[in-house]
Amino acid sequence: MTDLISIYDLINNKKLRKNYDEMMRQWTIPIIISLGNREHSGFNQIKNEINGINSNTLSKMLSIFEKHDLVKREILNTKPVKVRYSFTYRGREFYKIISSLSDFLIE
Amino acid sequence: MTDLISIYDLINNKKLRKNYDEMMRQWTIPIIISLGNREHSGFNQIKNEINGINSNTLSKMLSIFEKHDLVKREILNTKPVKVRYSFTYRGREFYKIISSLSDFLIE
DNA sequence: CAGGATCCCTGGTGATACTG
DNA sequence: CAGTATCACCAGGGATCCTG
Repeated sequence: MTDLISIYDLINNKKLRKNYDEMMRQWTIPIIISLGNREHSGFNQIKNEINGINSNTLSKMLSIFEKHDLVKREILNTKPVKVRYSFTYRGREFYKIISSLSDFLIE
Repeated sequence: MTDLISIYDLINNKKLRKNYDEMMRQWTIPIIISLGNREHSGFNQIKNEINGINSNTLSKMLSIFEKHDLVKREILNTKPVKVRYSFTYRGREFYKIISSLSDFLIE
């Protein structure tokens, strides 16, 4: 009984729904895999690795990932300014899930 | 080098993209969790368990899951006709991934 | 009960241009 | 290099009605 209730709550959980809608977008997999490809990534490094994504979308997605504590953003005082993105601990956990999802989807 | 190439190919893999777009929709998680809740599910059983989904969308998603060999559809010769949905082996594998994704997203 | 057929709408994404 | 600002489009999903 309590089990049924908790399943029902899981199915209709609003936070789950909201996080899913924000994080699981069209470009999520490419971006996360690209980030997992090296320790630190520059904005254009990611952009150039993903066919067809545009700056606007990549920028928005990186902000979302940062907001959800998946990605860390560091600004280096160089000329021109360099920005590098890397995973947080939580981001690495997410990367693992995305990896297994990718493996599954690619068959 | 060959490793870099395969990562690049993974990031831009068209089949992965296509399968993701078809399967990872707004209602995917609720439906998959609902299906994982019991051995066989009826259409309205799923529908009633998920707040806010409508027949149209549920029907389309179940067809997609069936097409991707995640869900098995059985028609029982009763009156009125009963239809029951259950996971294939592949569907169970998908369910595991969706479960860990849900656990992650719900924090 | 288990959907199919229509019509409609909104938000995610694309294209383009611009900045320090 | 690393973005932001607009504008516009289209497909996923919602509402409603209908059938065997």
